[in-house]
Amino acid sequence: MKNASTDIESKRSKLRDVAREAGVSVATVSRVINNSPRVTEKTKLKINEVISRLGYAPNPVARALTVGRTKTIGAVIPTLDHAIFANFLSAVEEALAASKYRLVVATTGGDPDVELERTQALFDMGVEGIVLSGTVHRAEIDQLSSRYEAPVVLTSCYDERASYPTIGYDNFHLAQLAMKHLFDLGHRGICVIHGPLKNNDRTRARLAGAREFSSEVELTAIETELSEAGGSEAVGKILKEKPRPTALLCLSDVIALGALFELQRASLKVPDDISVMGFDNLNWSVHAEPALTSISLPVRRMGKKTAEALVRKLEDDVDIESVLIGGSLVERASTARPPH
Amino acid sequence: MKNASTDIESKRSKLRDVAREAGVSVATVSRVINNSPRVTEKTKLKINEVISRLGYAPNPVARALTVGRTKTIGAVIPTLDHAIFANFLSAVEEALAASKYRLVVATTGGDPDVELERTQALFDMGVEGIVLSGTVHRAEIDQLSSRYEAPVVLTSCYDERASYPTIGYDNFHLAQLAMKHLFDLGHRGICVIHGPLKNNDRTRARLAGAREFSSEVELTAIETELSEAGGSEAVGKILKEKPRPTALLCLSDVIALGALFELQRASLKVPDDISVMGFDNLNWSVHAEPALTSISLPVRRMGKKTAEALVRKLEDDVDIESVLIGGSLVERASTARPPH
DNA sequence: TAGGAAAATGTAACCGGTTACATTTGTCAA
DNA sequence: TTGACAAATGTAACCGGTTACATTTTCCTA
Repeated sequence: MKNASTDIESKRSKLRDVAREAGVSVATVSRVINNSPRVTEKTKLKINEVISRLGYAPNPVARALTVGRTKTIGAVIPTLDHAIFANFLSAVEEALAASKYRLVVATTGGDPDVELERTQALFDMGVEGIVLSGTVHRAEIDQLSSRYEAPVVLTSCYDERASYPTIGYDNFHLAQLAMKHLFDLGHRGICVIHGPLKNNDRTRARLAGAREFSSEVELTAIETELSEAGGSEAVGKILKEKPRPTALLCLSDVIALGALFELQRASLKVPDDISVMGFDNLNWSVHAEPALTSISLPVRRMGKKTAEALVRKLEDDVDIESVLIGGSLVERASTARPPH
Repeated sequence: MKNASTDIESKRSKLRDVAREAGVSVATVSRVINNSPRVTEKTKLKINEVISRLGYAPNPVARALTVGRTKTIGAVIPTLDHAIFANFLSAVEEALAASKYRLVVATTGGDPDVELERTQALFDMGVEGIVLSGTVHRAEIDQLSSRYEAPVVLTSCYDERASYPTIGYDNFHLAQLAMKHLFDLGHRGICVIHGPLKNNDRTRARLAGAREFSSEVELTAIETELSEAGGSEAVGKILKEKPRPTALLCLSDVIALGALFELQRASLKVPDDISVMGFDNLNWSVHAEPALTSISLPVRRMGKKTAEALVRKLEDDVDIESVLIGGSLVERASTARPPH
């Protein structure tokens, strides 16, 4: 246990202390710390000795104040509990770290008010840029970002008309891509299982894409919790329906996983009895039984692009352009022609 | 696109500007900002008007410098790509947010050198406390934490002898709990499938627990990637073995998921032909088919406790105590008596 | 209406670094 | 030995807030 603070007698030593102790000026010590060249090897040695003797560490906040940079980016996301966000953040963090930037995360649970509050808090702590999810946000966010003159990137979606650059997918189109796959296989009775629509423009866009695909399709939609439990539950309901759909389009892989398990439980064969399709292409989907047909969302690429765009803006003032992250259909074993 | 910086003409206005513009002193403005009581309603109004007219926002770094607090905690974890860590961080973040603290994350990919470097970077940016995973770390971490006088908490493990307080599970014991369950069901040929042991004391502890359970058990172990792919692959190998184990103890649920799928693919019935057990009790395990017997790790509780301990230390200087987060066996449908 | 306490506001030092510019020291050629 | 110039080091202002303490105003009482 090393938690007893050394209290009273030793307060953390500062640059001045080191300078005094080493018998040099603060400027020289500062130079050594930032290893600028114009210092004699001898004094450098002496100062370093004093530094380690005193256990001196520069105060990062003071430094940040003078140089005027915090090198910190804030990400405000709905949750870390879903792989898709966690993977995204993971990529953002890695790319930022490569440029010596840091990532502060804040989760909102999908509540726009919380989002605003957390964004405010991030600015309060000095982030130089912000990453948000989706296009719809409280109007006050605009004031914050312009007040702090900080760049904002909207992710997980692509929308030229948004008030900030967007780096993400065309959810509408990708849902249509999914529908087309099922349609081409011959499915005409399709049930879309999706997570909550409230405060989620991405899910909305996907659902709209599915809905507007073709009038030849008998399309039903069922909203459920965004989880395996939700998928499982939804399938439970669907199996009681009279004209049972021949295909399930799950707008998230986690929902598809729950669906898969529930169908197996009901002794229905996928894809022989019913086709199941996911959305996200999470890591496990290829290993599922049957391997899950899904829409691949290159979430790590999205994270990388997002981080890089922000860093370029901050370092070289390169304006951030919206980037369409192209998803793609990954056809695997869980979809096939409908029975009969 | 709101990315054109207003450049040259308008540099961000500061406290002094507001004071001048409002015809008051900086102290008064500062008081208004921090809504301390001793200010007339009238001047408060006037100042607030100027503030919003000038679009003034206080510089958080300057503030942090004077008050000497950043209210920021750093978490250094192997990866965000696994639910278990993401869920943990999620809980940490939420608990910190409740106390107005912020969370900076850094991932290491499990490399202790990267861990050291990232920890250094976090201290450089001014975190007041650090969360690490596991007990084994580069020795230099000690110097860092004492130099910055910052509390450190080790998580995902419980070990009184560790050099910092630990908040986590007794991995050794929990593995034995899992073994006991299988043993009591009658299993004597058990294969442990686990992720990489390198730089991972938690997995090591679990494996040791399993190994030292009983000499009556014919125990084999197979190391694989920590993923569904790894579980799938491992099962592929196991199925070729001569005396096939009657139970698989997967030291992570993700591995168990891969195993489950692979067994299904091989048309083996779980648990009739072979029992499968997981470790972590991730959200989906209850919905799996068959529902997965697993060791429940209350990862969110661990996150909450960790955050709270750090905040208490920082706010009230309450020493951080190690906390044993008790896991438990969750018996579900994937384990049963061995065949015959 | 003077006197005095309380409330409001102002002044200036300080937080802990960085850095422009000034000064000192060192080196080498004449 | 001296002068000139480069290298090393020092001085002090500054970053943008907070806050102890000083000063001014306000308001009430006698």
